[in-house]
Amino acid sequence: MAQVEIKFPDDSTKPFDVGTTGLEIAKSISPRLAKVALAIEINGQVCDLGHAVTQDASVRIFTFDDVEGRQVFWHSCSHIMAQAVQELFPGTKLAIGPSIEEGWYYDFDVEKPFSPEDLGKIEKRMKEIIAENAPFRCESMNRDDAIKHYRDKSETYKVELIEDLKDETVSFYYHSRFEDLCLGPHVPSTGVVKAFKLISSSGAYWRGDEHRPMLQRIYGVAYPKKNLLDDYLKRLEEAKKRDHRVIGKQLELFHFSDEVGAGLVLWMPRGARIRQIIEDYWRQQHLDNDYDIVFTPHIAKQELWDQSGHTGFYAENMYKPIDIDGRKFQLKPMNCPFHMQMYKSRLWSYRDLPLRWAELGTVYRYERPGVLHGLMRVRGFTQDDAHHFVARDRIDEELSWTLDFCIHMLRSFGFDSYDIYLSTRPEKAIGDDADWDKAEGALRTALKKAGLPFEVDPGEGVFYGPKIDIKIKDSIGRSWQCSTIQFDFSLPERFDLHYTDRDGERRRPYMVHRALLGSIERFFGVLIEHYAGNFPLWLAPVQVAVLPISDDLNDYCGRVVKRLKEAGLRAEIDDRSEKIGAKIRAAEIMKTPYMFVVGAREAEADSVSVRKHGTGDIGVKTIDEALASLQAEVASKGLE
RNA sequence: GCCGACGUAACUCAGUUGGUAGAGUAGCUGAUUUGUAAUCAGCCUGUCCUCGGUUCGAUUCCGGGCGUCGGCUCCA
Repeated sequence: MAQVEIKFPDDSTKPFDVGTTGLEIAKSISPRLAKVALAIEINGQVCDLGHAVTQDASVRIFTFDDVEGRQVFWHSCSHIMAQAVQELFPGTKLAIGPSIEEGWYYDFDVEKPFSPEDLGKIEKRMKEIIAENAPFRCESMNRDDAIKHYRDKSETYKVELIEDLKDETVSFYYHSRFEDLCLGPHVPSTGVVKAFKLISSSGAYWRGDEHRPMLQRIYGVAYPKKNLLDDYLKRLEEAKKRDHRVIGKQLELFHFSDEVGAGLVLWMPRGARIRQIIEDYWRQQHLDNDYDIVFTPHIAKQELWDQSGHTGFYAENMYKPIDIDGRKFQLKPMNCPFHMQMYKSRLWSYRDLPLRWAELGTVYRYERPGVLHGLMRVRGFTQDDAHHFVARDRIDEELSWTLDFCIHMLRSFGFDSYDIYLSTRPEKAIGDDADWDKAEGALRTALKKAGLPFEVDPGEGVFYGPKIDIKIKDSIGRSWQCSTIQFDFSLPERFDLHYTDRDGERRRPYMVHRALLGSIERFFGVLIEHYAGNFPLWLAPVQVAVLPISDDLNDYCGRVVKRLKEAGLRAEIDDRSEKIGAKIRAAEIMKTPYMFVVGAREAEADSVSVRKHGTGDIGVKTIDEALASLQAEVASKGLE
């Protein structure tokens, strides 16, 4: 029999008979691998395990440990779920059912939205389908036949999907009594799914377009072993415990009130203290790095926003103007127009540039009710905004510098893992191609120079310029959009900005718009979730709880608090007539980093018994020792 | 905005198949003076989100609004 040569990822090769399937190849490596194999990559293409190899090829076997394997696994689950739904709710039309980062979803067009009980029924039917251990099988169909096939079944979404496909033939996957238009690949059979759970259902627009029908989406997760599902559910629980809305309440950091209005943050004293520390640090860093800090008003004449173009392209996020003496004034959704006006207040020379103006500017934006979310998405927030006015020949180094400064700031707060995106020219854009090319090139160069890996988001730039978005990753791997560095061709043009260059010519400056933390509100929310409320010492609202064991030690403890405060530390005494255990508990619950327990022994020796949050008793220290070590910890910001 | 769920004391939640409500925590008062995550006792707390409708009577049923949650969409 003819043979083919199969090459494995370790570069070893082995001959096989022509027509050998992926599963057989896996078996030849080890029976164990064959048991957990989900798919095979043949010359770069992920295929079913049943796929036969007909020519020399390099292959990789995918299991649940590989992203590709998981995708295949979850995608197969979406088919199983779709079968269950169609059997339980006859007449349901299928839309799409892809795998996602953790699990899958499938969108259905059903008469009535799914209830939680429905999900239970669907799970039950899915278990039956899994128990069948029905094999997945693939068949091709001529494109026109497939369209006719789905027309006859009134599967209008599938018809639309096929109509958008260019290929002459399309593939269908079959298992049990179910068929679905699908590129595949799939797991060998339904039985490989050992544990799954349907997480939630919700509305979702067909193809994400709010002008098209609303479908019902069901999300699910699944694993090849039950303990993996349990782990996932545990992780969900953990994430829930980190929820900044929950912690914000427990630690009395911030508050929302119906009476005040949705999406409007009330910063409670403890949260405000943290904010102040963040802002103080931010200010100092800016002053130390050639920024000037400015302040601008909260409202301005509508004409200013006409000139900036916001009333045109940003109208849907702006509140209605208010009437003042017959003139319309607009609550600000952005700070930029003010900085433009400030730039125009005098003439600038190339010697003055780059000019860097930073402002903690509070802006108000209309957000649709359904999108508000704790501190992460609000209607009034403070941007750590800045605008750089840059001479045309200095743009490369300015962007590079900005990026470095940005990363430096993020690192200071304990974030050293990022997802970075470079967004390029969208279809509708102002400015000429040469400018765009130059700007995109400059951003790209800055990223490369900084050695930061990034992805290009083609066409995702703002109409006024390309941008770099930086998402920070928190301690449990979720990413959050914070920093943005944006090129702006529009505003210097609209406000007719210029500077006098060294040759005496008036030139238009380039403008960079940047936010590092993004919104102080959101950044605070991210910090809370990142640290699960256990703030590093420099940020903790109360750094030390001084706990007298009995009332007669209150005076001594009062003096300890005073000394700590004089040394710049935030300390509080708990002088309630409670037992020490209760005081410790109260401080632990508030996640206070240090507790100084004080009894008669400590008071006599000018010392305290130091207890660390989450760790416990770490021994007796003199006040001076304890103070010095805390000050060192504050200075280090808890970073290595 | 759209789909769905939800809204009871400061917090977490129970309850009323329609007859205006309750537990723990917190708070207050008193007793206790305590050695590393809850001392004991007593007391207080509510337009049961809001506005309408049905009803003899609505916190409960129905509808509008507001808000929250999970998504869609959007974004700092």
